[in-house]
Amino acid sequence: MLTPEKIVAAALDVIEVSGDRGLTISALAKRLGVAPSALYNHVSSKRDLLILVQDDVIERIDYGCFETLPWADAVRQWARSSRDVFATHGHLIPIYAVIPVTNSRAILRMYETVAKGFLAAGWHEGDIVHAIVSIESFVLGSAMDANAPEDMYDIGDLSTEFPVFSSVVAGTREDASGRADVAFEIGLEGLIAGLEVWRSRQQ
Amino acid sequence: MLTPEKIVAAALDVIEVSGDRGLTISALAKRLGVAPSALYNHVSSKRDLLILVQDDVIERIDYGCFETLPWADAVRQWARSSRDVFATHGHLIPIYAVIPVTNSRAILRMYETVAKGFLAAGWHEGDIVHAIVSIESFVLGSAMDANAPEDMYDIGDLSTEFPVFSSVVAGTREDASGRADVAFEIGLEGLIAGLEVWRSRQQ
DNA sequence: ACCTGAACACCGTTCAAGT
DNA sequence: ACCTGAACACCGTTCAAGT
Repeated sequence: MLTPEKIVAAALDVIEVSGDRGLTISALAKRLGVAPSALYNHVSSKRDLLILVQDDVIERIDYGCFETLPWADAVRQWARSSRDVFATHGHLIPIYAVIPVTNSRAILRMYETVAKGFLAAGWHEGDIVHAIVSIESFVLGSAMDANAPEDMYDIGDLSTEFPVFSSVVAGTREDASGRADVAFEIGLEGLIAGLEVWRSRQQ
Repeated sequence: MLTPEKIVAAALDVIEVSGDRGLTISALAKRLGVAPSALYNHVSSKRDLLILVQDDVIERIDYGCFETLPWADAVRQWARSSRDVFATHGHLIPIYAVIPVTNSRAILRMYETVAKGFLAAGWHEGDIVHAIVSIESFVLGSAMDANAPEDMYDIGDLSTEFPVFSSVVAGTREDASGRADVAFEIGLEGLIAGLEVWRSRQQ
């Protein structure tokens, strides 16, 4: 007998073996030893399936830090964790970005804790959603960037045609963690600092 | 006779009429009055087609501001323009985020100008790519958010279960431009200010 | 060189038929 | 209530055949 739990577990297996794009209804059915049409007794559409998967995946994000750490540290840890989770589940990004929160208790649990953290740090109620959304926008964009090839900005033959950018790319500071990680950390520190400045101006 | 220009123009027509998801090979072929297979004489894959479309769309982004405005103003204008363009062409986001820049002269032209602007503002060569990527990550994430429903954060029946977030949503400051725009502007100002602070610490 | 038309291997989804 | 098997309307893509 199929259950939501088994379906989600199998879906995650399929993703782990075949990647994001390998998660199809028939691949999932095969993994479960069942006909594709059988799935529609438990799930009304593929979008519905992805929401189930998402609910499971969201729970791997570390947001408990908002109950233990100061605001900036909590934001940093939450953002890093979110970005990691979405980088390994890029297919969920387009859904997560536009799904009404009512559809997912997992998301609401997260936001409940995050919102408390913002309030405890002295944020005005009216600004919190906007601040959260801006952080998440950066996180989701960065998660996509994390899947870009390491040499994404290598210019090849066209370096004489674009000398300035070419030289900037050649001189790009790197460290062991890789280009995307450096960009993420720089942007994250900037955003956190900037939000803190912005907040203090709001008083 | 089909030409790349005609194909791109027709693709943009199809998108305008049928939306992002309406751009299929057969829809495009029908619009051009040609068999679907004919397109493969001019384009090697759908991905290839989307790169052609992207090249056209990138040129609508305003990056000339880097030649006329101070750094912070130029970044602000460039980011706003980019976000608008990608919000109306969301299907290009997953490609743009991971495509090696060598594949697109339009992108390289943009980066050439942007890089010059950063250098003129005194940025170190080694930091520029990272700063650009962080801005673009925020822009792409925000472009996805711009397509979210306006009531994305309305909680409905579950407000007693998540009282804090519920109250935060209810108290969210809004103005005529809408939720996503406010979040974008707040994050953008934060990111710009934060990058400026971060840069001055690098000296 | 470029286009047609048929074919292929896939999608997600529906639905009558069985148990 | 749940599953099967056949069918449907779509994808992107290939390729022999025509001009």
